Amino acid sequence: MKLGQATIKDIARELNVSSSTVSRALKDYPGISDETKRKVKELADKLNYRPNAVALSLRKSKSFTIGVIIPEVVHFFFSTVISGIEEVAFANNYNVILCQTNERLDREKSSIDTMLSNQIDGLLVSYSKETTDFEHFSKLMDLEFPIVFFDRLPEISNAVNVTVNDFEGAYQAVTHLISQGYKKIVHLAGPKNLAISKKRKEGYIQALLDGGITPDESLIVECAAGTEKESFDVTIVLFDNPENRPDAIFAHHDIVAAGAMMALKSINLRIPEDVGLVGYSNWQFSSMIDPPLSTVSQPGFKIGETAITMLLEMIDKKKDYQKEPVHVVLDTELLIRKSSVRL
Amino acid sequence: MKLGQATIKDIARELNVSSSTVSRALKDYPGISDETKRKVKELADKLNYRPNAVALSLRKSKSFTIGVIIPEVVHFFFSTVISGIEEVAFANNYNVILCQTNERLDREKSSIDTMLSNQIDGLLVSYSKETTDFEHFSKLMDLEFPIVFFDRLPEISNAVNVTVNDFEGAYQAVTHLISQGYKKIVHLAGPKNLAISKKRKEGYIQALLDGGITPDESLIVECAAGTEKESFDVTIVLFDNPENRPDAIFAHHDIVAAGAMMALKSINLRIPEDVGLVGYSNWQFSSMIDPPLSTVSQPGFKIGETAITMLLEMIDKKKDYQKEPVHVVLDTELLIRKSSVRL
DNA sequence: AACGTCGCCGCAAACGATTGCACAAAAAAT
DNA sequence: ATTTTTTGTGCAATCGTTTGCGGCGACGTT
Repeated sequence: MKLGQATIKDIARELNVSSSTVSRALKDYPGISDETKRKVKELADKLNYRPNAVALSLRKSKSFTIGVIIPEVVHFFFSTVISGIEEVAFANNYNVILCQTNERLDREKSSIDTMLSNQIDGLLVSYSKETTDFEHFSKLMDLEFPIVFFDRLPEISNAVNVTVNDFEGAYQAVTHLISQGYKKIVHLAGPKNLAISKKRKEGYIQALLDGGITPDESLIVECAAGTEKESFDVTIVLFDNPENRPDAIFAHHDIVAAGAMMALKSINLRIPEDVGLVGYSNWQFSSMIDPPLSTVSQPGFKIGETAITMLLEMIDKKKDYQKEPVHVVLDTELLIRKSSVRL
Repeated sequence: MKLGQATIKDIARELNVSSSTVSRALKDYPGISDETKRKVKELADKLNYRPNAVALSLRKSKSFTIGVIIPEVVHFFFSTVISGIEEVAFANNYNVILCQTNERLDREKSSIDTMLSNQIDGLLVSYSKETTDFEHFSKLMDLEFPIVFFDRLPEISNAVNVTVNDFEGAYQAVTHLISQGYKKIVHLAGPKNLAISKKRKEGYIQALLDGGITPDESLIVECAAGTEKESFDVTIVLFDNPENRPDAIFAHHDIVAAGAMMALKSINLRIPEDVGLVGYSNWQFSSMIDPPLSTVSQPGFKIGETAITMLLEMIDKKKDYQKEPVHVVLDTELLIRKSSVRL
């Protein structure tokens, strides 16, 4: 071995005992004399012995490793989730192996394959935008392989999910806009196939209804790409004509909101006086732009913590969530900043 | 096995051949009849056989896994680095196992321990702020264990490093400000003890000298915390008095720049007309604020790519960088946006 | 007919650790 | 003094895969 890492055999040879004895001595098995235990432990210490986790995995078919599949690490939201996952994993002596799909289904599949061949004990998944067929997940779940989905819900009946209350988050945001006197509220929506987009749209609609405003389909525009440029263009189209102009925007995403903000400024509309604006996800920049952007904050860290905690319970068979599937819904928080306050 | 994953033995049993034959057939070894190969491959396909990577690791003492140690995932810069690492790793069939230290030395050490016992093939490290003694790294390097450091340089003579040219980045930024006619340029500096802060400050000073401006110590203020609030306050103090007011700011960090921007606005100074502003790191928000912030972009993705590429070369013994240590310095890029352009 | 060659394949050890079982020696019970 | 129990340890198989070595039958050559 390159590292010259000491093995049980090394200790055994040196001490003229068998590997079995060393193994047992190290783990304080009964039936090993105190004398032997002492000697073994001393030498192990001296040689800086560390059990070979790979050999252990093979023997026990348990790797103390969990796989995490996310679309993109660079998303602030996902990085906070990872952070939460990492914390709990570390505290429980689990390793985290990471794969980003870049929103591509083929990478999702092949990542899962290599993770499985690495004998991961469980999987934490936020699937890619391309994923519409969930068989590669449900097949595993049928074999009782532990999976917890977060943020994006799969269409699998007995899936274990951790999400955020997107409906409520959107509802609160739009209700807030209404309470500020905005009446004609645009929704820049997310990709149709993502459940979160649907939920946010539903929350938007319900808030309108409860606020006595009739939803208008022409005010709901899908910004599927989620780039600034896209929403910039969309916003220009919506607001360019002074006749019957909308007076607020609820964006499904802060980046989208940022694009909209730039568009509004470019056509000399004031925020929040002329147009109110609320985003989603509380990206790092949202408090720093001018005006600071009101937004719905998702508890990324907590999502990560919750998801892995449940996964570990499944792995340890403490809970069998897949028998009575659980969907944990965490609360969002509406952060009211300047962009939506005009009263 | 929970997953009922087919093994070579299963295939062997089914086909009444030995495991060796199956193994060889799958890898197209010479000396196996085409007929057998065909049958083996067919069955392997049918059973959806995937080699057990753990067994392979044990056998070959090579795990195709590399460990990444970073202070915090949530930093935008680090997440881009990870993204770069992930890409190259994936392309080379390597796995990435991730540990964040949260800037703590004990976690750094224990993470390395568990990674080593997982037989990682190499290590990519950006060490914690608490790390001042590098023996836990140099010990490994003495055993020829492949390590590449990025962003933060250790005090180890034969270390392999990948960093960014902080001096040059600062130099370009300040030279740009001078070329725009700004003459009294403040530097909001980083913590004195970080090498990167020093480099940036040196670049700032050299640019002034080369631009025919005498550096003025009173214009260099340390913003050690790096928060918006801190730089807001500092900026107010510096710019509040109209007499002999500075006319530009070079901030060591975009967040610091953002705080300064808000301060300037709050005292009705126009950017870039009255005050020019350049930040550092190209945070995601910098292009979205108003005015868009000029900044020095650090190629995080490329740092990640470069570091892991070198690491893989070391692992594959193609290069022995540790014999003739290499320090790759990547160029920054000055992104000129509105906040610093008045000509 | 005897021998060499070649194609095709199996045996068994190895990687490092665990563990059921057996076994020897020492201690205790009869 | 013999049997039983206890104490401490070792053997060997196992996890899944690879690989050096050797074997065996079929063929070709003299």
